[in-house]
Amino acid sequence: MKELSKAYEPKNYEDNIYKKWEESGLFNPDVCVKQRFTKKNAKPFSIVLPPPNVTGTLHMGHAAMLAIEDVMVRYHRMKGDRTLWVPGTDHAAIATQAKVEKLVMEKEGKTKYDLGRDEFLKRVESFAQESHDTIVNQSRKMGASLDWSREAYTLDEKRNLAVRTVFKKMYDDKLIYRGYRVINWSVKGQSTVSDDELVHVERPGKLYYFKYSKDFPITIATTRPETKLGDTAVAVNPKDARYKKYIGQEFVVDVGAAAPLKIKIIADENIELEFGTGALGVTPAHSSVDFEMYQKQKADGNDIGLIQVISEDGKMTAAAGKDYAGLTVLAAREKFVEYLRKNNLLEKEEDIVQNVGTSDRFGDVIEPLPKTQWFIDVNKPIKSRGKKTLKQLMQKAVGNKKGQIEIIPDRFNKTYFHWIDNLRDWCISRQIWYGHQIPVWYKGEEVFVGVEAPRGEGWQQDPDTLDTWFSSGLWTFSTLGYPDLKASDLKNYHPTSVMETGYDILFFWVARMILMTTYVLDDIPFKKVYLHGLVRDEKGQKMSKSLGNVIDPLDMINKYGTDATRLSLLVGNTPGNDMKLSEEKIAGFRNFTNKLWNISRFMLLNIENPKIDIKKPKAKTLADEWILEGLDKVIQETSKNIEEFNFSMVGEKLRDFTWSELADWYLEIAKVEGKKSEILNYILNTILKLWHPYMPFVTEAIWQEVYGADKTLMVEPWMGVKKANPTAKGFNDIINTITSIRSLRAEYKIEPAKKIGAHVNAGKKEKLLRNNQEIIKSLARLESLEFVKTGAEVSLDLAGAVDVAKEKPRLEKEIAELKKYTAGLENKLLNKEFVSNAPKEVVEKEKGKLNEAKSKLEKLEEQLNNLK
RNA sequence: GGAGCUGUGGCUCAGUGGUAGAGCGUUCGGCUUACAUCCGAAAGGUCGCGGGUUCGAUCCCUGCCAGCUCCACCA
Repeated sequence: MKELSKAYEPKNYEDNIYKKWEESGLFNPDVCVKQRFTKKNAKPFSIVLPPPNVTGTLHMGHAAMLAIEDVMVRYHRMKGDRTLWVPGTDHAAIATQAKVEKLVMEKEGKTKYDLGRDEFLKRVESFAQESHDTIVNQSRKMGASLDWSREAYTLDEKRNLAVRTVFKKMYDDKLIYRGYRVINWSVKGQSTVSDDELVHVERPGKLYYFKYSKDFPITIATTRPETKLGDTAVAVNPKDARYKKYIGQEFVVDVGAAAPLKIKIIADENIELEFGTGALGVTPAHSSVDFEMYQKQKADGNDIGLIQVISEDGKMTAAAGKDYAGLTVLAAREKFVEYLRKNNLLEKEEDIVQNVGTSDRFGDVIEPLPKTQWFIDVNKPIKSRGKKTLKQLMQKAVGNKKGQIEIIPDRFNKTYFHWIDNLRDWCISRQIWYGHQIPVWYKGEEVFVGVEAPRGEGWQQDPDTLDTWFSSGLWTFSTLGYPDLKASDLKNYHPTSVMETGYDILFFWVARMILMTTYVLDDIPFKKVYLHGLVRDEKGQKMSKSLGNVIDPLDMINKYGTDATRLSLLVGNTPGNDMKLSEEKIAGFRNFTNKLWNISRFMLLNIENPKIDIKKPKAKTLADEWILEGLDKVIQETSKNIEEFNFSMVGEKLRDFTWSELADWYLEIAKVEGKKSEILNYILNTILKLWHPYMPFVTEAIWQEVYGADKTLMVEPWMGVKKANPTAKGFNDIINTITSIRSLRAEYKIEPAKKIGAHVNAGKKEKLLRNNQEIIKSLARLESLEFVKTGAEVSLDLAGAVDVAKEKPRLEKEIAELKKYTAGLENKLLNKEFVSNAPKEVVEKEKGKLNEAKSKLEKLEEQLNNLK
């Protein structure tokens, strides 16, 4: 066997190990079955990776996602489950196109129109390909055990077929419709944007109070005077005494628009009496609220009309009048306000803070305007789904009943349901070029919707593309073989076990997957949703290029290794809460990685002939018993906590066991007790397995150094543990004793081999006493103290060197405090209410505490007597 | 305007209905032949503030203060 180097060098191992894993094919569950690492009829465990956008590189958030999912996947694979983790990337329509547009402009000074659709798409595709390659390589660097043979792309052929199939199905069910509506328009992006992609930004604004004309009876208030050129009504609350009398009347006013405006006074209950003047100028073309009023009126047989005064290029239309046509919105606003002022129509200007909707991707202010678009109707009863609407399907899918999706942490249930309650029809068409082109063809008045293009000449496909979340919504099943409903992956792995993703895309994505899956497959897409927090910098700020606070996972991997980087993202945070990450934290875990390496190195020096298959050996000493019990406990806890998504807890407990118990105590004792080959071999194998899901590289590196490069830890079976009664309790007494010796020695600056007083109550059992003596003897030697045995009591009697003057008050103080404490406990146990009301275990625990305190008190009093 | 989260030692965060834990940092002492990416010891907290429930609350309820986040068609 090769001797391990002094320090673990991740770079010497990681890439090779990953390559070996990948070549072994064992990321693929079919191969695991074929090679008999997994039973054919094993329980499935599946995760579909949230596909990163092909807009660049992976950031720490992705790294966290990969680490968390890889932990689950590796754990379940070792446990023997038929484990599948499907990788993929997302074409991220708008985001990718916007990025490439920017790049093309920077590099060539050209717009997408200069290049034309085909040429521009070629640029996007090559950019996407490059991003994809980077992302895939980074995922490998993270050690992610993804089944690359099943890799998918949201815009590849198979996914495109899934998209067309679902579109057609929804169209046939009349869930998808084409409608003329006020939509969110991004002038910069020249496309619609969905409600969810709108980001509301607070801005200082002005509220203008004015009248359309001198003899118009009602003053209205607006933040957007320029749109008033397209007003067709004034809405007031029907309960408003001030305006009641005008309801139903029509006024004709000339404000300089192309034609005089016919303003009808209408009633609407949503108008607030308190805001502004309590009257709202209705602009059906440029406000979705106003548009809804317009539709409502129209349904009631009262067409108030709609005038579009702003066009898609963000400029005023001819309908706005010759003074305004062609002006930008802002210029028109100034001009119109000036007009009002001149004609004494402007009554008041008020500074207010207003919320402006901006486009997340393009960054500009969203212009609501009317346009014919494709929508998904979320309120239409679906025959094949028991007349439930999409909204209802989404509501029914989540909860804590069997067959429902459990969201972790559960507080996001509330967020989810609230979102559904406020959900409106989803605008799915985009005027961008990169994406799934809508499978609709036109020929004159004819419309054809189909999975494949229609036969015959003269058909023109709809130029629009689909919202990127449409294809993402199909992700859990489009990656598993859909639309082939008999596909084995779909049967074997759907619904997936867990969806692990950031809480920031709960609406965008998780909800859409639930919508699509419940509708298309009449099933849930995943059994559980685990939401992780965002990775922030050490100050809690979002990491961003402009702030310059981005920690690049690759840099950290280069500097500290993958395992350390993974641990830093797994330990020290809880689900759904953001985590702050600093380089120091990663460096800390690098130290631990090295510690594990050295622990293994030491153990190997004491293992005669390392074996993979080694059963739990019998304990020969109390120390052995203690560490084996500790190991059993940590095995249990690790399994339980991974299954319950307490990833941080697992790391902490394992680290504590490995470092504080195994390395600091057991291995030290092993040095003096010696002859522990079998036990050490067993412990080594076990902790390497336990750590493998968290630190796949260093554990695999050690494993292969020890057992040969043809072996792999990755598919070694996970351990089960039978519950056992702890018998090595006495060992903790010993630890405490030694600790107090060390402490006293430090306090009194006693050199090794000098005398110092400390006692240990060895307990009552003979066997325990014998064992304790052995260990204490050993540890006394370790501590360079003189070991003295007196009757049934074991003591390390080195009293001579103790400074009585100093020690006496210390002991007295400690005794006094302890007496107070025991008195308190005794009182508590005498309290009938406590004894009868508190759970039995709690009472027992308190009794235990009391006994412990009493014996400690005895010891201290004895020490005090010895001093005297 | 609604909803949610957070507030625990200097920092980052775990945690529990029964007189508080870790890592880092700090101080002191050690190159003890697995590891100085280490070892030993120590200091350091009225668990944001007030009220309630309870035999008992840092943990449950309620109000307040502070920070953060999401949602929303106040024109």
